[in-house]
Amino acid sequence: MRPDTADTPQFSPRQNEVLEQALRLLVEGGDKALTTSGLARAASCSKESLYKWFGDRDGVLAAMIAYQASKVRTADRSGEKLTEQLLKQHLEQFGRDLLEVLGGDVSLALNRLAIGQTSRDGSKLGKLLVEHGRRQIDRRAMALMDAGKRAGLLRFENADAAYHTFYGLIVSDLHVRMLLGEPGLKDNSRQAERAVEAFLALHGVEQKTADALRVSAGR
Amino acid sequence: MRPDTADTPQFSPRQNEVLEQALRLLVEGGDKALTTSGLARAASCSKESLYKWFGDRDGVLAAMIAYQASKVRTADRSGEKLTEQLLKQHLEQFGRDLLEVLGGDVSLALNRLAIGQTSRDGSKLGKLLVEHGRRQIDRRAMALMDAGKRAGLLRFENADAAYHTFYGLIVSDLHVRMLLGEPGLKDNSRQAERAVEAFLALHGVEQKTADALRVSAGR
DNA sequence: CCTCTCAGGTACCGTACGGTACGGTTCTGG
DNA sequence: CCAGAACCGTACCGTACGGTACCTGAGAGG
Repeated sequence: MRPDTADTPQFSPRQNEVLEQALRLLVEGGDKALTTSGLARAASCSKESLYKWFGDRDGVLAAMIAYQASKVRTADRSGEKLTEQLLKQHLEQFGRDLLEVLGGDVSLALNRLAIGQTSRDGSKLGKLLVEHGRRQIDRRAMALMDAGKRAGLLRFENADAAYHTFYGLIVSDLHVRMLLGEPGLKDNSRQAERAVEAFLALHGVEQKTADALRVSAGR
Repeated sequence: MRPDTADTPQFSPRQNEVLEQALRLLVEGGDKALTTSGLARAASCSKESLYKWFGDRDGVLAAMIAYQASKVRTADRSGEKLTEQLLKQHLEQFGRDLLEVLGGDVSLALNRLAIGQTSRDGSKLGKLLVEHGRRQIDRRAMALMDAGKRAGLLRFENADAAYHTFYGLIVSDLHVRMLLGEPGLKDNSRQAERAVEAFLALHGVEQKTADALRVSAGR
């Protein structure tokens, strides 16, 4: 991983405006609705400008991903002294945020777009999406893992593996199901709580007998 | 859930042949490569026949899903008397099979197709895919859960929730990443073993201190 | 031998998209 | 005031797709 300096090319305000419209079109009508003509009309710009700014249609798609990622800034409030309660709260907050992000209109639309194009573009968009979209959230999670371990509240050999375990407990197959059109959960908080409970039973330092979580079942 | 009687409309041998070619085209070139003309050429049939058999292009896609699902038959060898070792083996086998299925060419291609179309068809294909594709595997998993509980080897309140926990431990975000073009794991077995270990720590009856699994980390 | 049905091959049509070219308009800098 | 750039709107082009129509050949049944 490179030290990632300011790697956001950033676009002009006018271009951001256009990309915003592009996202709207994508969310509303999916891949097919995002035509160059349609975008030009919706954004009140000329097709020529689109091609000048973004090169071609794929360039627009890539720019949309970069733009959307640039909007997400996770405020990590590290530096606090972690207590068990605090760690639990942060983990639950992370779970709620993750579920909310993954279930968001724009995220789903962009993921659908990238997945739909994976077969024919050598997963260029997919790579972009994973890198740009995931980096923030991954960083936050890893910071939490490390902080928990340093505070003696979490135990694991491999922070990455622990994080993926946590991720699986939170999301399970929900992401794919939402991508396939199913509605999200009614209660993200509940799901986050259960995931944290299980995660702490696996990697927490306090020996919960893992019985507590068995009574909290119900999907 | 309805008792699902023989609900496979089933197609003629000739039609299966055509659907096989359709799957091949889809796997090789994705959505865009699966044109009616291309399929007719590849399968040596006329477009008119395609439209007579499947109605329209969407009909072909739906038929492909039904056809692919009809090929998968999981042999559930229930009836054995479960021991702890046997349960563990079955769980691990399930995990391996699940990872293999999800990472398979055809599965990925069909999921990409359905996800790509979700925005513009009201998730008709997505529903089809979840129902047809998932039913077998879900049934097998739930049978395992129930058997484990009846044998006194597993503890949970809600079998469905326990299954989803297990699923999340096995798959995590791997499915979505593969859909986005990342290569699969090098070692599915290892992943399955770790998932089972964690699952048993959460829902197994024997009180593992949950320390054992911490040494098995490494992704 | 005749006929009817089914399916393959081909040509065709309308449409809609990606991409380009051009004329007109506004903004900027000197 | 003027020159140049940037940009909008529109018209245009080639292409490729979904879907339809027509013709041909091969069997099936009488």
